[in-house]
Amino acid sequence: MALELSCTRAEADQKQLMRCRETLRMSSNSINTIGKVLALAGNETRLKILFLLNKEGELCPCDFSDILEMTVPAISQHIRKMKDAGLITSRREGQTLYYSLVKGQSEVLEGIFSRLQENKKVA
Amino acid sequence: MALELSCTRAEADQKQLMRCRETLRMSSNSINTIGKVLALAGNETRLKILFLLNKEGELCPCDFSDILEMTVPAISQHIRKMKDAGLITSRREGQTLYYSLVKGQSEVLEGIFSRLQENKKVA
DNA sequence: AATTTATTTAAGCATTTGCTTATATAATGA
DNA sequence: TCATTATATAAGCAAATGCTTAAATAAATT
Repeated sequence: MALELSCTRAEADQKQLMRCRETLRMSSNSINTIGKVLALAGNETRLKILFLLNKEGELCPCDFSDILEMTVPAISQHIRKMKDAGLITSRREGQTLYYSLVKGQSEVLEGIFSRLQENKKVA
Repeated sequence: MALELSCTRAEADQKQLMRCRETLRMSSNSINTIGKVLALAGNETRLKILFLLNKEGELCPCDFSDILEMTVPAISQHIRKMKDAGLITSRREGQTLYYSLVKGQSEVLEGIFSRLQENKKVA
């Protein structure tokens, strides 16, 4: 795309635009990190998995398969994304892999859980 | 898919599975609502737009186009999704449409903004 | 060792997403 | 009224997403 100014309106406040760019530049790391967490939690299946892990402590893929009525591979692929992002971790017990939240990993998530727990009407 | 039990391990706790299903059923409304907000905020461009609106009060599509270095139609389409979801609203002044956050619409978002503002390393 | 069970990984595919360009709408000003 | 400006909408398309089924690992059991 052309990168020239797209807007020539008289009220356009160049200082504001520069300040906004600077704001984004300053926060780019956290925007990026939080954006990834939000993208993961923004899928209903994954949000349910995270919510249940928060409530129950640990669960295995086949538990989720039963609870969410989805195939095990479908669950496993969601789990992988969250594990890759460092949101969850696993512990093996025989053939079973128990997944749990990595504690203190995301305060954003914790805020979300408390809202879900309270079952608020508003997001 | 087949809906029979996917896991036959001895430790599978049927009470826990039923409790989890019930938990989800109880929270299904908030899971749905919050999930939609997270899906919207989980896009980096939209997260930036929301973050800037929170900081600056109101901005127009061409401001965002300048700041984010994206075409106006691309911005406009992101804005539409958030407006449809009731997260933002608009005010016309001549040819210019000023967008702003619908206050008190999402405490989840407000939690995210405060973390972005503080520029935390962790999400 | 062979079979069963729990899980992961891979390949394939339909749907969704997010851009692009072109066109439409709305308000302003000459 | 006609051109300009700000924005929205539509159509098209490439990339990403989320499932499916099939095959691969890994541990336990026979």
